[in-house]
Amino acid sequence: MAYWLLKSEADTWSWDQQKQEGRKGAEWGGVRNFQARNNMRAMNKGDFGFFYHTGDEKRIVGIVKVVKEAHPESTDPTGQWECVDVTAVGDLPRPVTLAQIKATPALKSMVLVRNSRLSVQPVTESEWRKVCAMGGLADPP
DNA sequence: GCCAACGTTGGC
DNA sequence: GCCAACGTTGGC
Repeated sequence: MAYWLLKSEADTWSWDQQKQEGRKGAEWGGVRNFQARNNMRAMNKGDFGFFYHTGDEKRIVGIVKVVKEAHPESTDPTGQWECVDVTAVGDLPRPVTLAQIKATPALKSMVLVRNSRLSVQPVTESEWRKVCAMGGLADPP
């Protein structure tokens, strides 16, 4: 079991849109970066991830689960890029902001802090538990 | 709106 | 294969 963090601009693909896709989920498309693609290739079905809104919000708002492993992106005419399918698991009761994360010593080495530009990131198990606790999730996946 | 950090491109 | 120039991302 591995943990991840997926970033999106709310204008482009929001948490509400993700939730509307229901159990079947949707492609996590539009990734045009090799490191991010490699991270998606490393994902296994059943892995969990944080859903992070960039831009004005800059906070983790929900939990997603990988329902389909890396495959060519259906909307990419070149066929060069891949995506995974993810489904919304649930809201974080209390969204965790980037400012909170930066202010938390235990989260200092999160990729989100160290390399804010990477759009698909690995999250360690201890980071996962810490953020879930801060977000008010009593029983994290 | 600015700019730092990072990735990609293309000339050599 | 190096590196300067350029484009993009995302926080401030």
